[in-house]
Amino acid sequence: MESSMQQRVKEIRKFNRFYTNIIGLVNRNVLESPYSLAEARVLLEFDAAVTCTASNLAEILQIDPGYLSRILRRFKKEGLIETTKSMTDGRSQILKITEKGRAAFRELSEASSNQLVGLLEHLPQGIQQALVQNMAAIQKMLSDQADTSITIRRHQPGDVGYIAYRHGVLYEKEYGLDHRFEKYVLQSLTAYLEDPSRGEIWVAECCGAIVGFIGIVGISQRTAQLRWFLIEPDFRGSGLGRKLVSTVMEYCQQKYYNHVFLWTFKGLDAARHLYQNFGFTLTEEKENDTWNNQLIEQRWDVMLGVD
Amino acid sequence: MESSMQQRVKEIRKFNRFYTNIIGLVNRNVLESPYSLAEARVLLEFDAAVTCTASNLAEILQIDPGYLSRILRRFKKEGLIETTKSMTDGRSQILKITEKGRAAFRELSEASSNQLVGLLEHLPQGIQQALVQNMAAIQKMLSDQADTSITIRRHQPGDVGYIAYRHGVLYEKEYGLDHRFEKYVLQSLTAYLEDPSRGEIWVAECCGAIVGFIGIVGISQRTAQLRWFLIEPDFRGSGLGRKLVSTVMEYCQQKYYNHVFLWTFKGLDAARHLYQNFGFTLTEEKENDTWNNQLIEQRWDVMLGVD
DNA sequence: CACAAGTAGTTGACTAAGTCAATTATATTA
DNA sequence: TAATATAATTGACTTAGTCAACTACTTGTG
Repeated sequence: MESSMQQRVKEIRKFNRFYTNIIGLVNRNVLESPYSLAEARVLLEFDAAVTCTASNLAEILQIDPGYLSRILRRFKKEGLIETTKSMTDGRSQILKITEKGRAAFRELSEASSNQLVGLLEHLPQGIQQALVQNMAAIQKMLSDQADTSITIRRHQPGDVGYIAYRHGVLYEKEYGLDHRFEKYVLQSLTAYLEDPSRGEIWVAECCGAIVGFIGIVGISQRTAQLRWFLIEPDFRGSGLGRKLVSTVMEYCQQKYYNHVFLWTFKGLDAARHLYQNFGFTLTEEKENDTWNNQLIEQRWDVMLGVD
Repeated sequence: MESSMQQRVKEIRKFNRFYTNIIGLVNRNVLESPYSLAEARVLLEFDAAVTCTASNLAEILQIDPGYLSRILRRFKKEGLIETTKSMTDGRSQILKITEKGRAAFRELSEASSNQLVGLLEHLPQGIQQALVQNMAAIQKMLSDQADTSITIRRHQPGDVGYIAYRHGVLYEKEYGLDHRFEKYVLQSLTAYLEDPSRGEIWVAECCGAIVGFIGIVGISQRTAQLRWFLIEPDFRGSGLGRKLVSTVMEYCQQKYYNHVFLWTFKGLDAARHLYQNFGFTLTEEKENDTWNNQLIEQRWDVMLGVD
């Protein structure tokens, strides 16, 4: 457990070293400009904030106020910015970029954009897009207010295929099941889509990615089968399983199903505990002769309602 | 077209500003150590390369040789490194980190690791994993030797689900088709898996991601249907379509199919040109009354072989 | 093999970048 | 209204980084 954290830290540090170079490359043009890196950062910051005070800048850019003061003095002398006394606070002064300043900004900005274009242009469009998406994802994850909560929603177009996809990949990886198992999952999902009103599928998402799902299908008036229950490996053991099964059980009560069953494999201890917690009991075991002879299938049943 | 590049550049610059702060945060501990940032970089570099020369370091770290020389002199004076004349080149000297140097390295390294652990620990495992994966992906894409070639392979477990997934998502987005279309795709894929020997599916990958696919299914001894042809939007117009259709056509010739047909929608001009290029002709048009009344389905046929 | 050209590393002399404490002028608050 | 805090500036400094010149070697070419 701890070593996976160590591993990740190592990867991130590798990325940091790498990305420091990329940033250095993009900042290269600043060296050729008449501005220092700190000056360039100040100038570029005026883009976002049209007007601001010196202390604002010092805080945003994490720059020494004295140092900043000198930078601003130079900018003012060169006519890049204008200052006016603040009306609300006699100590501070409002900084405003001039047209000349804006031109200097634009020049710097274009130079660094060109550097980036050079970096991107030899890549296919799709890769460029993926690159930007990866960056946005990282930014989202590392933001202070990163929303790492897991949300559960009903299924939408594409989800059913996604469920088949993850079943195919993970059951192949974890149990060595091949396309025959994939076919079985696909068949069950197809059958579900023939009459979606007979059940429901829920999808758990975290940070925009699907991290788990579960489904229920009515078999008879009072009996329903729990299906397609899967949690991505990295999200196991976080209570998501309980949340998904709860969702299904609530649905069953609403729909007056008093009998729920499911098929699973022997040996999945975490899942067994979960099922037992919800009152399921083992009712049948059989060797699986289609997908993999080593696996033993188990059926679990629970009666609901009248307490 | 050009504006999408501009948009991406803007996003990347946003990420750069953001990540500059992250790197600054992680480097914070260096400020509290007795080493400057440049010194710390040098010290940390000794991890990767056990022995190296000054010019190696200067090149890797992009540091002025004179500056580096002084840093190394200080390290030597403090007993962090040892130098020995190179036997193969009398001008250069081999630098080697001492036990004391290793300890200093470890201290710095741990401090910066701890910073990263602090950044990660409040995130769920799965998000941490995703973060690292995103970073690795970015690194791969921006590396000089980035392999942006597109490879085509036969399908493997999970692909069939993935095909259904992307059909569901993209046809919903692009044509507003709902779960009824999804069901139709799923049915066709299920039917294929019932007897995979009747056809084949190919998947195009770029940088580890699936960017397109195509399939063929034998309908009778001499007739085959081309199916599940889809290219991710960002990879359209790059010649991938031609490559995929070629793959299918070659397969058909090998299998002695002399008649291939496909169903598509009216209005996809790029696809129409592609089909025409491979000799397909429009043979049937019909309104689609199941998924979306606006769409007109088209059947295209081609006879192969005997030129 | 000699000699020009090149490379590894060092040094002196410098400039630029950044820090820190003290100071002035204004605000806030008890 | 006096004590405390904050915005901005300034002086006096340290550290970081650059550049050209130099020594001591190596390599390639006629």
